[in-house]
Amino acid sequence: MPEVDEIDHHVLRLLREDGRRTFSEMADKVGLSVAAVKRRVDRLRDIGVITGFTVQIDYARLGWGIEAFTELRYPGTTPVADIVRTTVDVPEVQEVFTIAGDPDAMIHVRARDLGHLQQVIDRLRRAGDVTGTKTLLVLGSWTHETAPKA
Amino acid sequence: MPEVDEIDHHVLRLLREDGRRTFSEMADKVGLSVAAVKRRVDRLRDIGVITGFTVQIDYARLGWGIEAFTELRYPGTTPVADIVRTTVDVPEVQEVFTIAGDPDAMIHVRARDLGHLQQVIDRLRRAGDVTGTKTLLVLGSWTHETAPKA
DNA sequence: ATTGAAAAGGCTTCGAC
DNA sequence: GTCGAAGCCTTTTCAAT
Repeated sequence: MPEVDEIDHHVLRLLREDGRRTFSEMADKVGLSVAAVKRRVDRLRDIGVITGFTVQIDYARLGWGIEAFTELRYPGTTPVADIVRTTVDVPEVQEVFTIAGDPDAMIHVRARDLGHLQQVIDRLRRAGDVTGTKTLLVLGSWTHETAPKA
Repeated sequence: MPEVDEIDHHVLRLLREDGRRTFSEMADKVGLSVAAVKRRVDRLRDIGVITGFTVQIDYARLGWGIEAFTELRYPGTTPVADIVRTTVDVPEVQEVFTIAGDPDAMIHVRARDLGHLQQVIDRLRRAGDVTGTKTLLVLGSWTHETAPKA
């Protein structure tokens, strides 16, 4: 198993705050040389701790103001692979989580408006052998590192 | 409101795939000069479409193998600000979503193991005036690699 | 095994157009 | 929007701890 020390955690914290930080800036903050920091980041990627880098987007400002979680129920015979296949293909579905117990899965959905959300849910209900859905409409969201979102 | 054109969406898609892509690589892909791409990214930050950049981490490889969503119920008199305050301060709580209807909020939680998760839920139940919780244990997760298109 | 230093090349940034 | 130049960053190599 990978050995991840204090400095690695410090580097990860810095990259969580700003994924485009330069190696030289991080080197100053953690007290190592630029090359040493780069080697650690490369190693964290190699051992699978870092899976990638991405941009954080305010989808409401792109006209996708609706965010929801939908709980999905399936017959006991439905394989997990089928659940994932019939949900992850829907472009509005951002994430799919399979769940222990009830419900069987939960999906994170974004839509332009409530009508669009309804279309997405209708499509999901017809896809595969969904037996029931319950949608939780998100009013606001907060995280540790970012400011409140509309 | 901001004008976000096709090229902006292309740039956003490229940064979603890899948040550390260079401006010169993106310039090649979208068919503009390096300076033009940098100017667009700067502008997307200025108008609030891009809220930041971050690293993607496999928390299971850091020893945080448990992931769950917990639905929280509160008395009708509890202000949203109180809900957020009593949850976002818990380090294991990654995200807080306030919800229209029932439940009142949902939180995304990470923990080292099931005992740790139980401690976190117990702490939440004692904090504030929570009237009930329901925890959905995540077995697996999948993400849609491409952003929604306008 | 991990580090620091240095050099070459690439990238970012900014002003000018 | 493009171009170009200066400076900074990334990446690799090599020697030392």
